[in-house]
Amino acid sequence: MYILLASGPEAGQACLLLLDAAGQPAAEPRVVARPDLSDAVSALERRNRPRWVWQRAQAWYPELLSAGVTVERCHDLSLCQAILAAAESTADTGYPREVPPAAEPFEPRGLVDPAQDSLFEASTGARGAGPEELLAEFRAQLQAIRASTRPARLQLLLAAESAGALVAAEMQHTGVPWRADLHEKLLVEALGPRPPGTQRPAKMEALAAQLREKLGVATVNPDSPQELLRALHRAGIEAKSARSWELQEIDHPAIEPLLAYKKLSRLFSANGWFWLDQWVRHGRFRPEYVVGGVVSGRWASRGGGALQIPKQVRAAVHADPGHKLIVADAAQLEPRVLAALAQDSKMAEAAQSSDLYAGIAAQGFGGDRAKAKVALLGAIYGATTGESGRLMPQLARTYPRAVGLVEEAARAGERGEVVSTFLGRSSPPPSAAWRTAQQTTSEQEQRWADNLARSRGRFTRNFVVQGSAAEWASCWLAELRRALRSRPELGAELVFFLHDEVMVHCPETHVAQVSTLIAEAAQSAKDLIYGRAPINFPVTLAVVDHYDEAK
DNA sequence: CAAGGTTGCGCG
DNA sequence: AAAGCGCGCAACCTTG
Repeated sequence: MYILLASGPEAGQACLLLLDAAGQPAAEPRVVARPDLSDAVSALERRNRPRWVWQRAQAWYPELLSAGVTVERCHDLSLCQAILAAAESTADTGYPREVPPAAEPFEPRGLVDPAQDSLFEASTGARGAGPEELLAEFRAQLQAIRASTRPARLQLLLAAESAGALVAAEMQHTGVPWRADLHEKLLVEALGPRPPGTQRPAKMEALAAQLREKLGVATVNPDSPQELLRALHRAGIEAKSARSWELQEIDHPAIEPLLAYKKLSRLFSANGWFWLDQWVRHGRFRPEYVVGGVVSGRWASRGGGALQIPKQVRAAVHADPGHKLIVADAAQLEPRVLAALAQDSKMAEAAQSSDLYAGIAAQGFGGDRAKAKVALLGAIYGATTGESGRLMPQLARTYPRAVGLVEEAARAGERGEVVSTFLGRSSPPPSAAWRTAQQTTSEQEQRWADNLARSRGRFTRNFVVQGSAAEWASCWLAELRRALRSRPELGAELVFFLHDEVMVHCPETHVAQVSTLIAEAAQSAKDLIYGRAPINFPVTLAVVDHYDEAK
């Protein structure tokens, strides 16, 4: 059973419409005033356990969460539309291939009071279309799934994507436990006391002074690559760029303070006091997650750089008293996904080991784990030069199926074709400019066109692996969420998700039980997607007080 | 001066 | 050590 939730006929109203399994209305629409919505949803959720159909979870769910209401399942029309419109498997179903620009995300940014957030949406009509329009879209989607060449896989993908939308809103609501006091302590240790106004922290200023002295200049702004490069050249240092890893190679007394300055400068500007003021409130960091924000199906985030929390500040991510953080990581996810995709039994055999790279090393690289890792990652990313490129033939001999799969994906991309993940998320087609470039007859332009083609080949090569890994991770997350919902007495909160890693905050006493649920969810995800295929996805667990203890 | 592009660096 | 994929963000810098 479904319930469609849409904007009501007037501002400040919502419309609820009960649908049967075929998407047919099963009752008269019901209009409720906004303040009564959460009670209405809560009652219907208890009674019917429906799948909620809405334009975007992000437009409705935060408000429900603020009122203490959660839902088990949803169908996020926008997210599903984006997948279906691009999917190869729906190409012959008549489902529109274009996503209307109106479906672009709307955006409150930053730390917003939920109450104000709701007002903003109501006043701009960001909740989108009314019930008739959404119902038509929903039926078109059900039809597209039925008529697709892989209905079961597509259905699973859309369910996982929609579940992701629920998890994302819930995690944003819950927030990552963040100790501002620890963060500040760490900043003072690294940078010196918080400087007033726009001044540089003391330790950065001291390093800048050292740099000026060693370069023999009166003034230089190390934050300006141009200015810095000129000053280095004047001091006889032949740097090609201001990048740290290039400067590292240079032997000169100015380099050490410069690299130290850059490190501190990054901390100060990206995760300093200003960041703390802006993003952490009441002991939690509440970033906005953007499900489907990456073409491959990975999540992106908006504001606060949630997916790039540097190791340097992870000590501030700290469990509450009497609690632990369980940091779970899907070990070597992408290579395992590749083995499953390619049904490469030799590689799957290597993946029996909890350390896949060691298994690969034993089979084809004389036990040299580092070599095996570089070779495998090179295959997934499309390395052509360096050690990784040189190891490719060796890898291809040992694993013809796995290497063949990524090679074929690359060739397809170079030809301008679309490729798809296991569950059926398809890559975007090449742009008009790309196709035009491929038709050139000029010798000079041909080299540029070949470059573009190879570049797209690397993209499609990586897309099938990264995207299939992302859908596995979505299923893992969805299964874990379901398990934790069924055991509320454990008091476990899902607080963070990062591509192949989840973080759960829970009472110390329940760590063992929650850990089991995390590992079981990984097994369920594998079963859902790959059935009985002989491949496993082990999870590495770290039970810690603070995030920097993990890994 | 605002908008948009580039550089550099953080994460997987 | 940093080639090959995917991102977000701050600061600098150019352009209109």
